[in-house]
Amino acid sequence: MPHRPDPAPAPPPEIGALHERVLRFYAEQARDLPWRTPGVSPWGVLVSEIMLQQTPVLRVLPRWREWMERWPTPGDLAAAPPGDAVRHWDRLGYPRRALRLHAAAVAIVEQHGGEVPADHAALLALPGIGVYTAAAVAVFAFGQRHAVVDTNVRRVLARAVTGDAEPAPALTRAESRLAEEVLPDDRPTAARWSIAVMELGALVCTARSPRCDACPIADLCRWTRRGRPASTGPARRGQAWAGTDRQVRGRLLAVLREAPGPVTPDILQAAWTTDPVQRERCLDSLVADGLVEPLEDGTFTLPRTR
DNA sequence: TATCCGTGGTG
DNA sequence: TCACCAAGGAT
Repeated sequence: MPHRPDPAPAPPPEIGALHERVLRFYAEQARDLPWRTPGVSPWGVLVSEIMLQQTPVLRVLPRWREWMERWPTPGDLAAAPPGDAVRHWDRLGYPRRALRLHAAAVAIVEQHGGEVPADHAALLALPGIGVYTAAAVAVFAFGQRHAVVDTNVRRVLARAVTGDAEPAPALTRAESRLAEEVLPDDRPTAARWSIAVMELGALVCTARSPRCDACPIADLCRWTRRGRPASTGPARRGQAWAGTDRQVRGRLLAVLREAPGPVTPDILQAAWTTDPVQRERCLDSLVADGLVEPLEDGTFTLPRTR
């Protein structure tokens, strides 16, 4: 067991100072992202949030632009077959998001008159929208006051306020409580703070090699004042990939995305020959998920109805 | 709560 | 090079 020096004791930072620094950082250094442009519709914000789930900004940018041009309102997307959403999702990954976004558009049309609801609970009830995304849309599109707790915010708060190198493996009650506690009282300030903390986590307080030398709150950061001790938590489990069902599903769906129409079984079989049993299981699961529709003539297509 | 669900860039 | 990671959600 190698000896490590105990972390230096340090109190949590003063919250007012944290607000001031982080808000100034955002005012001066925020990225110019299209879904942050004044006048962007709540629908545009919602679409960006779904696309950004587990997906880097640089990969989302072109897809978001094309999506908003093709389907500028929830009604436009709802009128299209779900398979079109899956096809134009392209290679953003986790294609069930495309299906859920389509389902959300349908629900917005049927239950909210075609307008994205501003209410957090109403947003949360939509397909594909969880606690994070509901808060993000309520705050970024409607300027409401909610704690927006994504992986960036969790990391910044873990370091700056709690003093740990990393947040817990999964969101804890304590983290949610902390995010509420540090949220400014004033509504517009709270909204700016929420996006500002995320931006700090995305640009400076990053997971792998944080740029502490360029951090606007380095002198306030509890983790830094403790000497930046290494993470004490358990090592994270890596995401297995080679040979997994995820890889096979991705390969099968890529074939269907790129085909102009229905695809015969032999084409799908050629897409994964390593393990036919696994291939069939994955095709079945894609059908069960609604990502693939089997036709009566034995061919397969992206979903046309539902 | 742990696991599954894509894709591709990168330190 | 390759494990890690990127504005999570559903079950």
